[in-house]
Amino acid sequence: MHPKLDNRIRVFRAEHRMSQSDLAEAIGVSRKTISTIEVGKFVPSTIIALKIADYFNVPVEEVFSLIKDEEETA
Amino acid sequence: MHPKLDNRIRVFRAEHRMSQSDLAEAIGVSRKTISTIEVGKFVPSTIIALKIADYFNVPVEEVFSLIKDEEETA
DNA sequence: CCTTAGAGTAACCTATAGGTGTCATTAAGG
DNA sequence: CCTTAATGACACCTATAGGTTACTCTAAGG
Repeated sequence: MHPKLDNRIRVFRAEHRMSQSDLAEAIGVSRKTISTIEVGKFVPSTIIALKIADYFNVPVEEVFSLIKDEEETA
Repeated sequence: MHPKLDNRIRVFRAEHRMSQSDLAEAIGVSRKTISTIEVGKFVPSTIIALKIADYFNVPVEEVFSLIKDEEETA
């Protein structure tokens, strides 16, 4: 029903040379939250999306993007 | 703990002259979801935030923004 | 070899997102 | 006046976000 959600968190982490724990601490969530979001296990709340994007100083759209159905099955 | 979330959905709806039902239908959620998000009753998922922003052709940050603690208590 | 850091995952739990339906209120129109 | 559209709000329900703790595995270093 809902499209899937792609994320580039690990890329931004790599650029900033920080671990999942570092980012988790920086934005005030658990490491598990960062890990499971990265792996795509669940869709984060808008607050977390804004915090992550804000932390990396990029728009939300650069971190998270909707995967259209065609792309999903591609 | 988490900052609050501000939204300008009703402003964008006004500009596009559409009702909550119209928007709900357009992005594939219930009217109640739009209504409760607008009123600030809960924080939507990143997927819904992206869909709404995408629908109005603006970045997520123009529709949703974090309310910092100082602003909250102001 | 051992230790440590980084990451994935699993079980478990609680809070809440988001669906349903229904009702009350308001504004606009016949 | 009655009807209809738009919105807010309620009860109720299910799925899942996101927390904790702990285990596993890998890579890097001593």
